[in-house]
Amino acid sequence: MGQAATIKDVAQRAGCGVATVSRVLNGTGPASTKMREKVLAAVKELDFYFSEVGRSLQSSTTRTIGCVVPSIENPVYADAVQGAQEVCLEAGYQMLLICTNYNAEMETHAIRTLIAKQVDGIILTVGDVQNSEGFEMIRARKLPHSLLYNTAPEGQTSWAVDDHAAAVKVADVFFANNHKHTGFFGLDFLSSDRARQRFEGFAEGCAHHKMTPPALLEVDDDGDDLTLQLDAFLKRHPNITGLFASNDYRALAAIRSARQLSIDVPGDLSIIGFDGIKVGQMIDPTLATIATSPRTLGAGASQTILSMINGSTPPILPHKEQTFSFRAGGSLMPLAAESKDDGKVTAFPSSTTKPTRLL
Amino acid sequence: MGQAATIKDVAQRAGCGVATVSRVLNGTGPASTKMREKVLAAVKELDFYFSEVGRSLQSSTTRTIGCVVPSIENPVYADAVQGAQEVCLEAGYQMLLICTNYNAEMETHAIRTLIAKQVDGIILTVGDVQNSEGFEMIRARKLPHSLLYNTAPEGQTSWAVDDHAAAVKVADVFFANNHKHTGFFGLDFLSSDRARQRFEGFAEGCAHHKMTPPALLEVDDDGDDLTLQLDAFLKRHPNITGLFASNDYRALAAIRSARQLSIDVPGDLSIIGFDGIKVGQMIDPTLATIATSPRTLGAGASQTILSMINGSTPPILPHKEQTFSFRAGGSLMPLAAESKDDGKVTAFPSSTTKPTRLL
DNA sequence: CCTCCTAATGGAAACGTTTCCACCTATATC
DNA sequence: GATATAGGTGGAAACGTTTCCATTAGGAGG
Repeated sequence: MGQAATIKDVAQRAGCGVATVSRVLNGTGPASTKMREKVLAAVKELDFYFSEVGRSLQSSTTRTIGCVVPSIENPVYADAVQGAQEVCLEAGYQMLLICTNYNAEMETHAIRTLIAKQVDGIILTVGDVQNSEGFEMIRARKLPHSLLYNTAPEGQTSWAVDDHAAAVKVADVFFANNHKHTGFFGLDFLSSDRARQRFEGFAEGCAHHKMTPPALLEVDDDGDDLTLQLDAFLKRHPNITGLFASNDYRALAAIRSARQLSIDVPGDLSIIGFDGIKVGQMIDPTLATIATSPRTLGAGASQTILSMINGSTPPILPHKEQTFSFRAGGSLMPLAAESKDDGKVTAFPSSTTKPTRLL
Repeated sequence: MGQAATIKDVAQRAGCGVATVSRVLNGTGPASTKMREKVLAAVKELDFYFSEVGRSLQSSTTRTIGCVVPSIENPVYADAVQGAQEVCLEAGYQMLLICTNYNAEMETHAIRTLIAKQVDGIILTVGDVQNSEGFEMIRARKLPHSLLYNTAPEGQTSWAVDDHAAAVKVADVFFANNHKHTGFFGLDFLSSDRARQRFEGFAEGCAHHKMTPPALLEVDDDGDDLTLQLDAFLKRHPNITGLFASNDYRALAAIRSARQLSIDVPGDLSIIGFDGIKVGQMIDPTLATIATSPRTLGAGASQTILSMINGSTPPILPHKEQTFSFRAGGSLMPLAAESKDDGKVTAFPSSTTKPTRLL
């Protein structure tokens, strides 16, 4: 049982030509009952499977799609990848996964590799779409592709959360709850256009409501010294009452650090996260956040690619405002109104903003 | 720019035979400086890449390894996959990922697919090793493989946490903290040999310390009615003071439900989880748990496979006790000793049980 | 000038499929 | 009984590589 059996072995054993075997097994073209049986028997005996490699060479199609994401340790991408993978599998495609660790060089290398592997399409999240060598290569080759979590340049299809609009929404929420002085807590600003857009949207939203521009707390590490940095930050900006974290993990870390500093969340400081990861609702206080649906985005990206491949009609992209929804939580508390006093500020029940359907 | 350039196109453009192109580009065999330059120029002009498909057919090797896990929505598997993927990439291999959603049929189908795709090796987590059609197929074909998170049958290599020993350890810890009446909180017992082993180990450990056998709280869903079930469970077993959850998510869910029932954790009920996910340390109280290192396991599995493929020496499997370590946390509180009163029961600083090195 | 050796090169087979085309054999039709 | 027709069938080319082998050219040594 050294090497796997090939179609030739089957043909020999069944006493026919390879063409007949192919026809029988693929159900293409005619075959007598006798031959069919003999072939099937030979297949059984030899435990034969078609080699996809040979097939791919002949059909110049690999039934494989590539997926490039920063890291699946981040549950947002993990969920998206899983969603994408399921759709692929359903359609008989397999997924080649490469994680780039938020590294631009890796991105390029990954995409190069996938092109060499002749994948039929690529789903990708890059650090900066406007400036991505790999993405350019894909476009130049006209390879079916869909961006994931990157807002697309003109004419490109992309399955992404509208970070900008979502961040504006966060500003709206802070405003509606009478928070006037806020901060934005991010990490690694330059390498991700997403973080940038979240900050910009937030700043814009604050400006629109004539709130003070958000103070920026930028750290290089989520680790323990965050507590010190947060402390210094809050001392520098003593009137901050609301903090927008660039993702839920960061929000959780902020809550932990606040606790260590004996700062009450949400009593002294309200916190809003981004992503809507599962654990956000399991902790106390529950995390107010921008809820997104990574699975849906991933699945959508797959469907887009599959439709590009087989020429069917592509799925409709969700409206930008449908890619996220604000989810209330215990980490956000309304502040007593200073001057004006409308009823808005009291409670923020989760039923008010029910999750938007994505598809 | 219809089809991608092939080696023939390059040869034609460079005015030489395909063999020369191959030699130049692969650095195998001699070539004159003149030819080398011409070939390189042609490659640049045509933007040529080797087709891995053609290569695979010729070399009967795909430089691809398959990975089959239940779900990467579970961060334990996500981390393991990522670790495995990194090692593969480093070695110039790519990873084909299939998630089976804890479904035995999917497992078989996934493995069949990977075999047809001619992967050079497979990393896999199955529901039940003793009874896995897919795993049998792999063994029959003598395909390089490594189990991940499944304890291996005789002679098989496997990168897994020793669930049984870890569960015994949990019993030890409960005992050392004077908890005599405990429960085990699991889900979907039958489909996973891992959950089973955790329960058995725990029961065994309890028996060894002459504690009451653990009561079993089995639910079919992590959702909201967990609270009701937990309530009923604790009413049925009023003297339970310690609960061992089959994984950290479950532990978190239990804490949340306890809070809803006004049961103080750890004052009224101590909880220990399993896995050591990141958020366990970000919440309050921090989660006492069995800490594992999924990344390391995944990376190890990859290394094992790579060594099988190229015949180098395989990495040493960690000792069973090195695959996990108990991590203390605020969700576990020592109980006042009833009869005997040794000093053991007071605090349980995390430094006492320092994480074991895995590699 | 002839021979020998080495370096450079190209042709062709092989890898495992699919598919086109040609062939053969019955059976039906005249 | 000859001819058309259809259903079965096998041979061979093609897909893009690598590599063995044969060939050529060119220089060194006699």
